[in-house]
Parts: sequence; C-alpha cells; structure tokens
Amino acid sequence: MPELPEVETTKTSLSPLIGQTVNFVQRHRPNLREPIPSDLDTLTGFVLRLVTRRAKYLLLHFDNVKDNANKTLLVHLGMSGSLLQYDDTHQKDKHDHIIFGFTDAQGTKTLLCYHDPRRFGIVVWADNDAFIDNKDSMADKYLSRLGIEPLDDGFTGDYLYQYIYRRAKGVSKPIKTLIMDQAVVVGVGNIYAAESLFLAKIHPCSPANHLSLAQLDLLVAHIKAILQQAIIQGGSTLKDFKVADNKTGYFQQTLLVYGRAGEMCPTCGAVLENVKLGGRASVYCPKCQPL
DNA sequence: ATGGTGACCTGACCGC
DNA sequence: TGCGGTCAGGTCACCA
Repeated sequence: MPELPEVETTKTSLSPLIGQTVNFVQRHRPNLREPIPSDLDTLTGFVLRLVTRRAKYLLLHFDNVKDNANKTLLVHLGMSGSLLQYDDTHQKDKHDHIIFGFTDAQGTKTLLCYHDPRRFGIVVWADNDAFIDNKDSMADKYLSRLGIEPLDDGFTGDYLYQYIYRRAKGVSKPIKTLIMDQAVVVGVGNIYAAESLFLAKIHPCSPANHLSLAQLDLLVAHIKAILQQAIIQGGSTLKDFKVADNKTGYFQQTLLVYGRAGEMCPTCGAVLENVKLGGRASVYCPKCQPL
C-alpha cells in the first residue's frame, strides 16, 4: 500500500522497534519481485537502530555492538505490501512472506511481518550505510536514479521548469507522466498525481512544456500540501492499532477525483472522465482541467 | 534518448 | 454459485 504517505506512516510505525533485538528471522518464500536474501537470519542478534525513507523505499539499519557489525535492509512495499506488527500469538497468514522476531529490554516479543499478496515488493540487503546521511551517495540499483524528495525545499515550480526547459525544445511528455517519473520527483503515485492535477486545474495530458511557471508553482504547492495532509492523517490513524489491517490508509481520506470516473466533479458538477496515460488510469474533470 | 508495452502476482469486483 | 474478464496504490526491462 504504497504511496509516499503510506511508506512514511509505516516508517513511523516502526519506531517502537528501535532499540529492540532481532531474535529470529523466518523467510517463507524465496522471492518477491527480487529474490529474498537467503541469509536474512544472520540478522539474529542485531539491534534495529534507525529507520529511514528514500522515495518509497524503507531502509532498516541494524547493528551488532558485540561484533562491531552493521547491516541495512532495503524494503519496498510494491503495490500491496505492508509491514505489520503483532504479538507472538499471531498465526502466520499465507501472505506473510518474512517474519522478524523482535525482543525488547523487558523480554516482550513482537513479530514484524512483511505481508504482500501481490509480491511486487522488494526486500534486499543494502550494501552499506552511506544513505543514512547522504541521499545521493549510493550507486545502488534502486536508489541511484531517484529524483528529488517532494517535501524537500528544493522541489519547487522552478525545479520542474528547469527540468523541462534544460533541453532546447523542452520536455513534451504529459505532465502527469512527468510528475510520476521517479527520476524527476519521487513518491508521487497515481492517486496523488490525479488529485494534485485536479486541484491545480491542469489536464493530466497537458504537455509539460506548455505549462507556465505559475502553473508549475501551483501544481507543486498542491503536491506538497496533499502529501503532508495525507502523512498527518496516516499518522493519526496509527494511534489505534487498526493500522495493522491495511484498509486504513488513504482509502479513508476523501479523494476528489481518483477512482471516481463517471461521477460528478465536486467543483463544477461535470462528469469526470478517465484517460489512460502510461498504462495508468487518470481521472480528471474536462471542464475544470481543460487541455 | 525516450515512449510505449509487457512483466511480475493475487484478489476484488462485475456481468453473464 | 461459478466463471471469465478487467482492474488495482509500483517499477524495471525491453523494444521500436
């Protein structure tokens, strides 16, 4: 269940495990989108020290003071993945592919389950800890090509404008495709792309190089606002333990156009339409978002 | 270079 | 009730 707010919420949910020791790891299938490392159980005895996020990737940093060793795990939740915590009476579900057993200082046990029906996720070792402080240093297959973080101060209308016009003729691809391109800006998935374009009154098919700086400013402002709001809401649902069953995230919040093709535009009442862009449904209001 | 498509998978839902 | 088709929050590899 990954758009950036969900990943951020998952990151926050892991904080109670920081400082806890891994006492076992069970791998229940050999692969997800990539093979799951067969030596995950070498984490046994390691302590979770830090959880960070880059784009939609979670980085779990472990160390083992006794051996002066550290390991970092890279986790991506794919389309349907989640990291869920249970007490040790939990019965393994058929989609619980990896179970990490944790123990705190009082001896209380927690199971952390990587659950992913569609198995589009990724769990692999990250080579080192370089990305703890330096987002750009890792020549890693997954992390090296990522663009700017959407909530970073450097992500502005001007950033997009510069990206588009650095080339002589500019980038003519549809704006929705551009903002979903992880090499441009990370973490904007299909839902928030549709919502932010609606709020900025920009047609998803608008060629990027037809947009003014003012339009790009507005779009960026809406992307930031909607992601921040979603993170806050994700965080608030976290207080009760219902977050554990994965229905609580963004499905709970009000989406204005995503998934509402054929319904009335909440602003003007026109019928919302759907266009396929890059294989993804893109709902928009033909009246509020003229091409 | 870059745009479009297929691939990876299961599950939910819809219409017959 | 059952079956086939379609669609789903992501991303990479490949081909034209």
